[in-house]
Amino acid sequence: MPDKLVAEVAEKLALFAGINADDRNSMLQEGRLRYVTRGEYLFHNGDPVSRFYIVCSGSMRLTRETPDGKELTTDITCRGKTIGKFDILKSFRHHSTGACAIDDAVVLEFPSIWLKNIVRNPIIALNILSSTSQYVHMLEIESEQKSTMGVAQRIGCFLQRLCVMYDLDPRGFELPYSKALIASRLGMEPETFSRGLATLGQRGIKVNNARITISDIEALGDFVCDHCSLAGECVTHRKLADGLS
Amino acid sequence: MPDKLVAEVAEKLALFAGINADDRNSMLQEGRLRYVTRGEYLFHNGDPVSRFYIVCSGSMRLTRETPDGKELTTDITCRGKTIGKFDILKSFRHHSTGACAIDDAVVLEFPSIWLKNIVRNPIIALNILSSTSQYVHMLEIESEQKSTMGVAQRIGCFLQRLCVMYDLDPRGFELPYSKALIASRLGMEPETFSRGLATLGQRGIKVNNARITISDIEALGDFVCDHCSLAGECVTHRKLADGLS
DNA sequence: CGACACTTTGAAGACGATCAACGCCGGTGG
DNA sequence: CCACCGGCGTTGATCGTCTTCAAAGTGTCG
Repeated sequence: MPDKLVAEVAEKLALFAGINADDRNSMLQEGRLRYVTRGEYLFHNGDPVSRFYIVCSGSMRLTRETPDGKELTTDITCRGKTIGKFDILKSFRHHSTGACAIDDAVVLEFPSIWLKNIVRNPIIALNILSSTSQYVHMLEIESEQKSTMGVAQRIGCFLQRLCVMYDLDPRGFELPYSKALIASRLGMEPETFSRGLATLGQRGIKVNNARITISDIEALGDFVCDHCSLAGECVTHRKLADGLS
Repeated sequence: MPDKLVAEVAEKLALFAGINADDRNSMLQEGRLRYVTRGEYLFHNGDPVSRFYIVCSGSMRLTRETPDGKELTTDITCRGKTIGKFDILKSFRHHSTGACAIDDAVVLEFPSIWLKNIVRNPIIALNILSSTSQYVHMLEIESEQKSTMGVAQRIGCFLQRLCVMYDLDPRGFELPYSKALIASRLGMEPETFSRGLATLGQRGIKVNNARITISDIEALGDFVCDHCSLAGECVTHRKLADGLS
């Protein structure tokens, strides 16, 4: 059962794109399965860096603690994503974030040296560079949105991305995480998130508790998302439109 | 003269760390020097991606246009930094930012295929991965600060980083860019920046027009910067303290 | 049923954006 | 040499938005 899960995940892993199954499997040999229960930490912000992780099932929350004790969510990683590569490749000794299980999760665990080794394979290096470049782009866009957009717009953008990323049906889907978690991920208070959601009805996104309906692709005009600044090349909107037709 | 400049820059380039001079020079062969004057664009947001650039002197502003026509500053790159790697490695066809000269600048220009080629060299790939990982960390921290800190604190953090990054004397230095540009870089209005600067006196940072004096390292306690979340490993603060002693 | 986590709602307050006006320079042209 | 202009920076007043604090509503699970 675990082996099958690992094989399934590995096959679709962006990290291993273009690597043949044999090489992939021999690399995966060194991995150790690890089960984390809801709320358990893989490591905390500030712990020594020693492992690299691939998420096989469930979702993890990457967290950072502010000096005054609040815990922020810097990212949410789900099946097929990795945890720890930046901390390892940066060669810092301590984790810049913590990793906490949102629900019961299964991760594949490697010593950090493993990543440093396989990265010498040019295909792997390019895979990481490519996915990292996209991540950088997303970070830049989200950071920009924090300065230029209101809460409602940011929520709308996030819902669209969510919909495409998780392959949900825009005409009706359930939020995959608690609202409090999403609010934290978006850098806003739960109250603000709640109020923001309530106003989305006027803009083509209907909300009913945790059920979201994105019906009117036209009304989304002012929800500029991660790729929209690239003339006519907005992957998110294109896929959304596909989903609606 | 230009050759000397290029050699000087190349020697210290993070991209080429660990590459011997011969290999470095043969890679640099393909580069073409390009002079840009203050205000001139290397490319605009949305242009096709075709080149990779290394900044040899002067500074460039990376910009993005919002749907309603405002121009934001996503980053400022100075001597020894590169422009365009994310757009190239992401394999998007269009630039996600524009690049505009802040002052008269000299850049070394390569076709984008050049980057894709040298990245097959594991040392180069690791260099890029390492610097990118650090950039990701900085983006995450700055994004987090936008949600959790007030204007004055963000400005204080930025000034400290500036001081370390440009190797300025904390006991007295001039802002290297116009205040309007810095405000844009920080995602705030010039008025807000001006008012924020004015309040820094109470916190150990004195301001006199464009002259900054960071005198009291103790008073900086609440200026948590890019590495501070890592227990006792704050590079910025350590270097600052060195500069003051 | 009751405890608890999560969500929503209301009212107050803080903060940054915006608009308007002014001071300060460096450059241009008469 | 002086008058004018435009870019930049500051300051003041106002407004909208998000956070904060408080309280009540909703759901789930023992």
